[in-house]
Amino acid sequence: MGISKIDKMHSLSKNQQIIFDLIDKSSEPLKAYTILFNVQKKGIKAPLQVYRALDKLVEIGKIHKIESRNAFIACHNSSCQVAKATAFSICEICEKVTEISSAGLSKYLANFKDKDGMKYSKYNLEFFGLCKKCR
Amino acid sequence: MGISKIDKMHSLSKNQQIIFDLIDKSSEPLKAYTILFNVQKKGIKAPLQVYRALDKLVEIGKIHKIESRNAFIACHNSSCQVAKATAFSICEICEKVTEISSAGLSKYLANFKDKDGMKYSKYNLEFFGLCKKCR
DNA sequence: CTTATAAATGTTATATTATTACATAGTGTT
DNA sequence: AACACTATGTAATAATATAACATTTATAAG
Ligand SMILES: [Zn+2]
Ligand SMILES: [Zn+2]
Ligand SMILES: [Zn+2]
Ligand SMILES: [Zn+2]
Repeated sequence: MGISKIDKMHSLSKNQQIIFDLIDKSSEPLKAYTILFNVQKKGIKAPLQVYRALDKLVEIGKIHKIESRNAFIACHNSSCQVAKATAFSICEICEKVTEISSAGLSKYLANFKDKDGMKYSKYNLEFFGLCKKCR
Repeated sequence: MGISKIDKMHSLSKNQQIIFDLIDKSSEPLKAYTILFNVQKKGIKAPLQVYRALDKLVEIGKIHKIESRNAFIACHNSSCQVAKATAFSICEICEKVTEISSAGLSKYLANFKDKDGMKYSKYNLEFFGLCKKCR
């Protein structure tokens, strides 16, 4: 009873798993060098090891990069497995980041046509405001 | 016949003007150190001088930062004077960036409510795809 | 099992992007 | 003049990310 193709597609390498676990259990977005510091005890010693794992995890949709913060959070939206269409809200006071999972929003953006009639399946949207706690 | 308040609000300091002019006449987004290199002949010698001018220009809406590229473009959308609600399309091949000016889109996003009913007047949206030339 | 291929890792050095800290100078207002 | 505010100059350093090269591990095919 081996590993099925589907399982394998989602299986992570050692470094990827270590870094994903750290991000996934974090309550806030983590920066690359914060990650590095926290996984050094597990044998990951160099920035490049972190960045390579991050690149892969982003590529397969397990995590997303918050571009305006240079930080990474785990995806908690199963429909993001393809990972190319993301939306977040960011609190400007406490920096809490929440992934937005709105069928209406993703449908609107996926169907949006620019003035040349071009549609885009990939996008990243970051909303800024105050979270419940901070307002 | 002095400078009116409105004029003054929009008047740029020396460094701000030099850097805005460079960005404004560029056909592509410029990075901070590219800007630095190009304004050294005008006496701007240090990164901080560039970053300070960029911060101010972003704040007053004369330029926008393309977060996924760490680069800056001039605003060509007069309604962005307040500069907090921006949308761009980015070509993944040639890196051409175009500011999107769509009343429908900005209205949709400004009125979007997250699952807590929260609305956001500030946002940044980056669409990724292929420009006309590259597809 | 062997060979080939692709993916991941380890390591060092370096490039790129951005900020801290402190001193000085200009601008507008009262 | 006195004050507040904005902008500038300069040096040092912090934070973020990649290049280059050697090696190892996983996967697939023959
Ligand atoms: Zn997601
Ligand atoms: Zn908050
Ligand atoms: Zn604009
Ligand atoms: Zn293009």
